[in-house]
Amino acid sequence: MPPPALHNAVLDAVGRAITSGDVAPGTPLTLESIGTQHHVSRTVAREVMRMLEGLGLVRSRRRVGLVVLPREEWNVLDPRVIRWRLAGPGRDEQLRTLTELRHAVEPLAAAGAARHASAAERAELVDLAARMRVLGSRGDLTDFLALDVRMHELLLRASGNEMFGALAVVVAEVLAGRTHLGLMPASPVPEALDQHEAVAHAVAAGDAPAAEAAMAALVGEVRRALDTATPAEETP
Amino acid sequence: MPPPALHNAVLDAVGRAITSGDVAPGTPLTLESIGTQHHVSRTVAREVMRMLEGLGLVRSRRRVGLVVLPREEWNVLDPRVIRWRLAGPGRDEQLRTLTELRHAVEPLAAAGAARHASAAERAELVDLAARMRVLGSRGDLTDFLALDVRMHELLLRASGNEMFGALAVVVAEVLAGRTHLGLMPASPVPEALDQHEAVAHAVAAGDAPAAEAAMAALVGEVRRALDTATPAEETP
DNA sequence: GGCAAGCCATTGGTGTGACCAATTGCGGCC
DNA sequence: GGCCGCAATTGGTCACACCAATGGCTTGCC
Repeated sequence: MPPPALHNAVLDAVGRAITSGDVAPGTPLTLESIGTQHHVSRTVAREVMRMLEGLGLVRSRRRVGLVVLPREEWNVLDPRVIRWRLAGPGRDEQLRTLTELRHAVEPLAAAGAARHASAAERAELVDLAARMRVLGSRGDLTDFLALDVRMHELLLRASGNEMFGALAVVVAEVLAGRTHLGLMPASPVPEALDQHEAVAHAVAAGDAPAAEAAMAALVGEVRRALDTATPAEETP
Repeated sequence: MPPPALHNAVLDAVGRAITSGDVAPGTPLTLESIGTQHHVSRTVAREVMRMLEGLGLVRSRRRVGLVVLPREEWNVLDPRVIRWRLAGPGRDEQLRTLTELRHAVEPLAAAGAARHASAAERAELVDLAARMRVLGSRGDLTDFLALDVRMHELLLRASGNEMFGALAVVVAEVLAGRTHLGLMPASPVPEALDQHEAVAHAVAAGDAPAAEAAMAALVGEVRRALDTATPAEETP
């Protein structure tokens, strides 16, 4: 692995500070302040600024500095932003909105996969579901997570729509976050295992409607689990 | 308006070259080659590189240069990437996949808006739909586009889910691309106007299922129009 | 006393040159 | 022939210098 680059460390620090709310929107930063606070040169501060700008976290304005943008401007679908926010306050809200996005996308993606997946992809899906069942009976969360991520990524990428494929990193981040933050049961509930198998077999059989329904049920289960875990704060 | 920054011009040029396929994945660029080809200093080339890296178009490796990544790694949901690709080859495929994404997301977003939108947002939606009908009877495409974009953006942002809101820029880019590329009828079809009004009124009335259905019909209409315009190239 | 025009400090934008460090590929040595 | 090590290449970082907007402050006029 490449040694952790300097600008990445600074980017992480500043990105976390902004997404966590420690630095309020409207606050003006300057290249010099970033440089001195993190003991880096203007060059590095400048590159960090460009990356933050690309993430929609700041906007650079002459004579003013780097203005922190309101949350509506953030690229909340970028994996880095998701990771930062999952580690900060508002974690529950984050998981709720991302799960709702999954609810919108993954059923259609499963239907697409049932139509477009290659033979190898169909076989791997069935294999993954079977291995998840085996691992699920034990309590190995990290290995189970890897299979879970792989399965959803495979479904999204095999959907025949690269826009869905681009959301694979989002789903992976959500699954990883849910596990690492201790929001997963010690042992997967049997329903989840059943539903994963149902999706895999429907896709393998090329049954798009069944795949869509099975995936909808799966994500719906996750939504319900989140709703009960986190008392809903409705804004009527 | 701020004067077009130098690095943005270079970013645009290189980004277009990569997304259009003129520079194949795996091709190694160097900071120096970028600098000399576009007559900019290493500083600017470096910032361009960081932005391209943020878009997932390249990965920088020492002693190798900037390796162009395969399409699966691209941030295909980033507005800049979308704009570049809509202007290059594969425009039809791009519109198809983005429309399918809209098909997944916008109905759920409309349902969310029916539940969470503020009074002002509901009023603006109804007003927008009415003005679209007025403008639609004439042939003013650019003004109509502005209303169309505003309405979909409003729906996505009022959905109560910021992930949907983040896709507003995507939808705006699609609508703008469809219009600017001459893929819109000279005068909007009456069905589209009806459906926009149906969505607006359902949201205003707080009828989430009706809003979801109306939006599904609207996007479905778009998909059908695209399918007939572009003979489907199925991969059975 | 209020308001408008113009000056000027601040800050990002760009260029230059230097040196460091990782990585790869070649060539020599065993 | 294979392995080890050296060296060239290239991104990573730094320091310095100058340009160009731009927002605030000051000045001067009405």
